[in-house]
Amino acid sequence: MAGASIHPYHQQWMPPPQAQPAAAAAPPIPVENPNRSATDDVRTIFISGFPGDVKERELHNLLRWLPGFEASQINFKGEQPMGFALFSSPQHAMAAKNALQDLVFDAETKSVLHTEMAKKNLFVKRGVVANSSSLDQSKRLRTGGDYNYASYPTPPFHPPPPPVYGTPGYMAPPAPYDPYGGYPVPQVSMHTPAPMPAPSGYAPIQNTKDNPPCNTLFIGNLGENVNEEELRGLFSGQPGYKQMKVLHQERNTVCFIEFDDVNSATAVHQNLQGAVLPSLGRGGMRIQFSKNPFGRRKDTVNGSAAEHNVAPTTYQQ
DNA sequence: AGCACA
Repeated sequence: MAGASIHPYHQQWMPPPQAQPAAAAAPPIPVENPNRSATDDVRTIFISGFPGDVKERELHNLLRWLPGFEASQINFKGEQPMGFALFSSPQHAMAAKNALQDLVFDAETKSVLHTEMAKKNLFVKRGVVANSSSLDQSKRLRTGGDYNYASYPTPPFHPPPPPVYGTPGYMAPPAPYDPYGGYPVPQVSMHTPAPMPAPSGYAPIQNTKDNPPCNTLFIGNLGENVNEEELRGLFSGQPGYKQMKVLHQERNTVCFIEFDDVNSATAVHQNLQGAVLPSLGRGGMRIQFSKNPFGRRKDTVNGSAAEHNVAPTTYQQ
């Protein structure tokens, strides 16, 4: 226990704090959003549900992986800590909001995060954290910066999947957020070649059941007349993409996508969950891990149940 | 919710 889950993967950010290529002159261009509202330019999310002893750093380390993350802050004034996180665009913020929603922040204290779009943007001061006039302890905490401005310059990393599965005792609910996989947000970055068609948006998905992670994804809720090219265009651009198979069923279309490894699959599972394509009809696609990965057959080995007990009987580190 | 192909 007590093993604070520190992932050994440290983000390699760009040190130069002043090198902002075109950031100042390039306001984020929102992707075509049918339901634009007055709150369109809020790119800050409000996060509650922290345990009382949450640390600024914890929140920052959680958020720093998210695309477009710029800064975060915790306000310890009220009953319980209130977190705020600023992103580089409303889309990024929205995606982060969805990703963090209902995240189990601390299983022991049963802390579950709740996120909303903030009422107004988090104000980030450049330079020194607090000026001498109002050195308020509760406001002093602020992190983040402009090192993570756009999306990742390169696919950052592909660490092994989280060891959540198979943890006895505590059945982790299918948290919609996987800290190991960023999600690409619609093309709002300044200088991305945009090789792959971005989804036109994201819709919330109730993904109740899923299968254990594997290198193959099952895509559902595609409607009956999806444009296969659109699908292929979207997925073939994903890192680790190998092949895809579309299945036209009675009233529905489903699709299988194989990736190089489970990590790439997991990333896409997170990245494109709920992605909306123009031809989808309605709603977003539902992404699950396939029951049967490509290339692996159902285990009808030779008629026998094939209980190859190769599995280690003792678990020790 | 709908899971094929080798």
